[in-house]
Amino acid sequence: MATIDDVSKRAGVSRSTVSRVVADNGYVSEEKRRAIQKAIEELGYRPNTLAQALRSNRSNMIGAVVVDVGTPYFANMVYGLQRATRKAGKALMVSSGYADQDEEARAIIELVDRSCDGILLYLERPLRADVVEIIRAAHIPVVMIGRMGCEVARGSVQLDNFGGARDAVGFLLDHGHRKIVHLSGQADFGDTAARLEGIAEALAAHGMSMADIKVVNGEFSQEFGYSATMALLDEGHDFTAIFAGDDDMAAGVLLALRHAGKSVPLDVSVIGFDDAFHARHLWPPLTTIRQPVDEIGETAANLLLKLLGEPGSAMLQTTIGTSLVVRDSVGPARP
Amino acid sequence: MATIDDVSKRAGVSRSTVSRVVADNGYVSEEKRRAIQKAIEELGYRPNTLAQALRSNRSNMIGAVVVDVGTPYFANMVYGLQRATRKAGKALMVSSGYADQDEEARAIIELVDRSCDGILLYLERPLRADVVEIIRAAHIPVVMIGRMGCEVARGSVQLDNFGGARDAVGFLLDHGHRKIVHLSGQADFGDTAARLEGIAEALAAHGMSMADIKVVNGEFSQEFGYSATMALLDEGHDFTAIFAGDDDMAAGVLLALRHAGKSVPLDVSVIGFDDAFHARHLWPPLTTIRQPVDEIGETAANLLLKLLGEPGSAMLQTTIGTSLVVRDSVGPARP
DNA sequence: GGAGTTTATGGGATCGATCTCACATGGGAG
DNA sequence: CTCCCATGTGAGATCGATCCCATAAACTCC
Repeated sequence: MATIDDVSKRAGVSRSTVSRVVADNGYVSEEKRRAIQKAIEELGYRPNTLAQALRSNRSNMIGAVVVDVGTPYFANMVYGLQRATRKAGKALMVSSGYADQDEEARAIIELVDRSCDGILLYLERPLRADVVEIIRAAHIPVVMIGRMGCEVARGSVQLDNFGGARDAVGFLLDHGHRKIVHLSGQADFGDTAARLEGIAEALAAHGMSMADIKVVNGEFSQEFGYSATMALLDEGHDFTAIFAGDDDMAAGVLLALRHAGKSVPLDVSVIGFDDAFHARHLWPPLTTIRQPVDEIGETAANLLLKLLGEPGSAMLQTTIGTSLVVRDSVGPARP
Repeated sequence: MATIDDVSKRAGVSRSTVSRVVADNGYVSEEKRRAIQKAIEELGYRPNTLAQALRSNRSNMIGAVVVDVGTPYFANMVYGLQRATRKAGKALMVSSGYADQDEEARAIIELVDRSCDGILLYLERPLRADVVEIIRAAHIPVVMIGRMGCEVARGSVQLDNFGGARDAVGFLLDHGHRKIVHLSGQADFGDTAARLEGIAEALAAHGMSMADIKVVNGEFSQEFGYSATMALLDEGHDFTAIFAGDDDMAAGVLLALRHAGKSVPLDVSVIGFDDAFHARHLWPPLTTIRQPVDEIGETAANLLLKLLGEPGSAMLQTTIGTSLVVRDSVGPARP
């Protein structure tokens, strides 16, 4: 690998002058500039990123830790992150904690130690105190994605859970449904509260209240969707529509209804949340609330990049809107 | 951030001695070792990875470029990569070319410039010559995933497409199917040839030949699966089973059959390939050939790590086996 | 008791860049 | 004619580690 010294010798100038040409700053005569560029070309010189980063204290690298990169949801988010960071000419380094706090801490510290210029985090739990301290000591700006806050965060991007839930229930109400069940995620999950408010708003707009909807708390999984639906049917609960907290649940709901001999959407309408990868493959194709996951990632990355540009700026916060994706799982309420 | 000099001063020793303790090599007296460890603890010292890498020419970082990280398939592969690299105490840096040759080249060169110790590649096309040259000049070992070869590759991991296709068709034959259609991927795609051989083997085992199966060439997409199936039905082609080249195609096949009023598996059996994320969510749940994608990634990463350990070793090659996942889309052939 | 080896430690060059500072030149203003 | 500022260039310190080499003490072996 050619170094900056090789270039300087070949062009008959000093290291400093080559550096000026490469970084495009300071004064350089047109004549030497051309000679240097010629030498760079001929040697195929590319600056050593490590040395640059060590000396200048800027690595041009953004770090990200998400719960689990192996998942379509986060893969999609990473896609958004990469789109933004690449456009800005920065590299991206992603890793995951896989729901293990030690792994997660290790992954984040790794990013700090590799001198990332900034860090993006999508976590399920608050950050461990020692990790917070390490990030703070390194003066690395952090942007949080999702509802989970963090003391060192300088920015945050989150989904409009309120609006999404309001639209979902609103859509069911507009189709004449009055006996609605909502399968909700973990009660302590940050998003859940916002969604309940959204549901309340939709109901209020139709002169109803939370008393008019049945909420079942569980977890975001197909299994829960299935078992909860079966339980409702078994106890003879009367409902015409189900709003599932996410599309995994919705998949379980659809399966349970099929096994129970119920037709969707003739007997029961189902609406999901996320527009996950498999939503279109379910039968019937699932009507759902779309979360623009890649856009969330892109927005978060851009926010971080902005933070890097203007160090002293205030806390930045952005909310990303959802949209309704109409497929075939919602129909008019049966009389 | 505390540096090695801070530690050495606090412990009253030289930089060299601290380095020896941290790297755990060379001679250090027990007394000083303890003093140094105490100082490290108190200062919260963690070595600067950049400086280490610059000086020692080993970054402890593995790079990977796959076609598209945003996709569930590759996300799953990255999961496998991360499992292996993390276990080995190395960091992983992943990026994608998104089917753009320039992007892809940029991504790979970026990894080279960041001094990755080794590189993993899953590409759709042969590597551009200038990129090959850059990798060669940097003496970085490369492991290729998938069938696509590459001159600088020191190792390769690929799927047993032959066995997978043989098992798929064998399974259909075992269920009495004799009128089988195979929807194949791009003819120039490396895997396709191996699969055709596998199909031939399965047929031969039942005293049949390639003349007894209809092969339709197209592309790996739901749209093609749909249109190809529709075309077959329209032209009145007589078949009892379809072997789709991947699960996306299979999704299209199922949809077309449903729209045509055919029942699966009563009228037509369908088998896919990949066991993609959505295979279980299709209706009926898809019987398919499982590709252990994460295992492929893990194996490739381990192979690269092995290569890093023994620099002079020969070309390493591994084939990963498939397995049959039986769900509900294949049944006995109708008479 | 001297030669050779093992153990222990520090000094200083080095990796490949950036960046400050010193210095030189030339032209325009006063 | 001097002063100042814009332009142009290079020397050398520096980032934070690794690692080779010099040195010295302690120990082993004839």
